[in-house]
Order: sequence, then C-alpha cells, then structure tokens
Amino acid sequence: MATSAFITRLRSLAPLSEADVSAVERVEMKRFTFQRRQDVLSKGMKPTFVYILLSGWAARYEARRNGSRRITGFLLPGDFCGIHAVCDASMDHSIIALNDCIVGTIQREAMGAIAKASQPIFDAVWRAKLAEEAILRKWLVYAVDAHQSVGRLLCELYARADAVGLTSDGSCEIPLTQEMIGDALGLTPVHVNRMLQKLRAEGLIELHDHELKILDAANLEMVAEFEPSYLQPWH
Amino acid sequence: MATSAFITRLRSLAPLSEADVSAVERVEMKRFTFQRRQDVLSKGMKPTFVYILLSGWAARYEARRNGSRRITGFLLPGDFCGIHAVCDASMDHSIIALNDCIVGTIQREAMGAIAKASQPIFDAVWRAKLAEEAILRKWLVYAVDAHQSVGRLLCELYARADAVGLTSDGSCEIPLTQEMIGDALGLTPVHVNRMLQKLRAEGLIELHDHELKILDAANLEMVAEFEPSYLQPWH
DNA sequence: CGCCCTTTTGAAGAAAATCAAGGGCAGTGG
DNA sequence: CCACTGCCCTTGATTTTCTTCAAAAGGGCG
Repeated sequence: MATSAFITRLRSLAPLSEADVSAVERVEMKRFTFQRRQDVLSKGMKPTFVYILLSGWAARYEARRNGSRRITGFLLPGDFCGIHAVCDASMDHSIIALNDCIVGTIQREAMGAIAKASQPIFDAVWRAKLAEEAILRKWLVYAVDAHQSVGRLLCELYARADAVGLTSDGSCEIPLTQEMIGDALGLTPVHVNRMLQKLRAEGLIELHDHELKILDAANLEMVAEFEPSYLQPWH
Repeated sequence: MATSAFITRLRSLAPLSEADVSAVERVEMKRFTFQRRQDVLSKGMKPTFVYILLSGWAARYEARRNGSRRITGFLLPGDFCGIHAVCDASMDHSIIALNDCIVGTIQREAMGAIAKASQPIFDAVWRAKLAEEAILRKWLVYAVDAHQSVGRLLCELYARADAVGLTSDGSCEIPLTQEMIGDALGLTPVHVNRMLQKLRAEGLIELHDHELKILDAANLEMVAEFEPSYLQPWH
C-alpha cells in the first residue's frame, strides 16, 4: 500500500495501463522514514537512487549566507524528490522533511528501464518534472503582492493535495507553520500572519491547527489569480 | 554550422562521443527565424517539435492580469526552448525573441530516438532541464535584495554566455534593456537603473550599449553570493 | 528635425521588514 | 500538580526598501 500515493500521482500525470501499474508495483523499492526537520537529501549529494515521497510533506530549500533560508518547493505524497539520479547529477539544494515522512528509493537503472519500456510512464516522469518547473515559474510570476502570494500558495497546495486524494469536503491538512510559508514566499512570518488574517477576514479561508478549509474557492482563485491548468501541463 | 551552438551546449552538459555528435548533426532539423519581440512559442500551444535556440537571445515570460509581465528565464544559443514536446505537454508560458533569433526544431520522435540510443545524449537533455530548474530556484532564493539580484543575474548570464563561447576577455553582449532586467527580477526599471549605477560605482562592472564587462569578478561574485556550480549539476 | 526608445535623476508614497513584546498551548521535569 | 520552556501565533510601532509619479536627456532613425 505504501506505493499507492506514487501510483495515484503517476495516474494523475498520464493514463497508465494495468501493465504499467504492475511494472511500477514490481520495481524494487527500498523504504526509509525521516522525522520532522531531518534532511532527506542534502545539497551536494549525488544520489544513485530516484527518491519518491510516499507519505508526509517535505520541502526543497536552500540556506543563504545571512542564515536565512528559502523554501523553493513543497513536496507532497507521490512526488519525486530526487530525480537527479536519472542523469547522474548532484543536488543543488536540500530537501527536508516537514513532518514524519516515508520515502521510497528506486535504483537509477530500474527507473530508467520501466520508463524506456513504457511511453505513459516516460511521459509521466517528464510531466512531473515540467509541472514542478511550472510551479517554480508561478512562484516567481506572482511574487509581487503578498496578499495574492499567500492566497495562491494555499490554492496550489490544496489543488495538489486534491490530486493525490488528500482533501475532503473543501478541507485539507497543511502541515506548515507561518514561518515556513514565509520562507517559501520570501515574506516574514509577521507579514504572513497579517495576510492570512486578511484572507480570513475576507471570508475566503479558514486555517487553524494546520487544517485549511477553502470557504469561497471562486473568489479565492480570483483574488489569487489562480488558474490550475499549469499543474497538468499536458491538457 | 547552425547547429554548432547546440552541439557546444550539449558538450558542456555531457561528454559526447564522435558518434553522438554525428547523430545529433544528422538528425533532421528545420530552421526558423524570429524577429525581436516576436513570440517563438505561445502559452497554450502544444508543440510537436522540440525547439532549440541556435542564435540570438530569447526569454520565457508570462503576462499578469494587471498588464505587467514577468520574465522567468533567459534563453541563450544552444538552449532548449520547448522541450515540452517530449512528453506531449502544452506550454504554460510564452517564449519571446529578445533580438533576431534562429530556432531549430526537431521532431519529437527523432529527439526521443537519439536520446534513447545514447546515454550521454539522454543525460545531456536531462541535465539541461535540471540546470534550467536550478536557475529558477536561484532566482527565488536570491530575490530578496535588489542590489544582489542584479549582480547575480549579470554573473549568471556571463557564465552561461561563456559556456557557449560568447564571451571574450571578460566581456559579453547582453542584449537586454533595463526594463527587461526589471521584468526578470521583479523590479521597476527605475530601480534596476539605480542598482546598476551602484554596481558601476563599486567598480564591479561596466555596462554600456548592451556590452557587459566584468571588472572585478571575485568581488562581484562575493557581493552577489554567486557560485556557479548549479549551472553544471553533474559536478 | 522630430519621434521613439532607453537611460537617468528627483521627490513622494506604499508595501513589507524590523524590532519588540505578549499570549496560548504542549511537553517536560521537579 | 504546577512551574518552566520552547514553539507558534498575534499585535503594535518604527524603519527601510522599493514603487510610483514626473520629467529631462541621450541616441538612433525615418
């Protein structure tokens, strides 16, 4: 069952046949657990395995000289976290577990073999990469206004959680502190707090105890200029 | 000779054999020219070809609701500009020619075939993608301070131009206006101007008539917190 | 010459950072 | 059982950075 998030994610990226699914299920995968705040992969490492987040949340981040850090992406169950192995590259950033995580690893050659053997799997892997890059671009494009940035991030995370079945009835768990949100958006936690209060006052969201509820999706997406097609780049 | 920038770029990404080089040279490539300010690819298109910039500069950009645009990446000769075809995805952003450009296109299947047949070519394509993603991440990480951002961008562009032989003696052509730099960094052209003046006053750079000269590389990289290894993710 | 595009300069205003401090809550240990 | 500690959220006051608005100057070109 631990591969289910991975399969769900791949299926959200390309239409897998039964044979594709069983090929993915049969591939040898080692599992590791990581505790909150533990590095899954560190900058400079050259992984020989492809890493996949099976449960829990993680973040890509980089430290700056002045001691601050910037989060450059959130990883949800089913996401690749270290695809670098496929081309023998080393990590230009680190990945940290945001809560307790289970991570699966697949040997570079085994991953390459199933991707070469099946066009849908090949497509899914590339599309996952393109989606990740598209997310980075959106973070840049909409990094102008703090109110909008915070709103957008919540839209994005909700949509991504939804794609792997982690939402129910307009709610989902967001295991992030306001400081982490600030590290992701380049804002101070103080300012994130004020923007969240504004979104709450506008009746757009509820967010308590790491539980997000979207109260008014249409207006939130309007305010946040959010349009989810970039998360599914093949449509 | 028009494929030379592409070959140079691939060679900077992975050690290609003679057979690899001739495989790339033999692949059927159609060439197109684009004039300054013309879209090479537009948001929403689903290209069936892989696009490669052979000469000139281009930029990835996205328009915002308020009419402003954000540049999310610069493309130099040799860079892939529409790799989306490999997995049948549509463009989530547009690409515009910044000066007169020549673009080559390779059919999806032909590109897939040479990448499957040769591990170095396969690696080069993936590494190009990872390098591009790494650049996006750095833009986010160092988007805090305007002085540093401008300095970093110049470092990055110089290093990338150098990788494809477009520098000489510490100088290179940067066909960007201050407004374009602002669109890339999320700054107003007015503020870009002031930051450039500051970098000039500090004796770090010269920049006149789109000609950049790095006067003090060591101090510029220090100020800009620039460390070029992310451009070569396999090292 | 006159027009457009780009760069440059100045002054005022807004968004977000910084600095500072208090409060709630869970876990820990005396 | 309660005090203590650490983490996270919240609020207020001040300061900095960058934007906005406005205008002028330089250069290329029809």
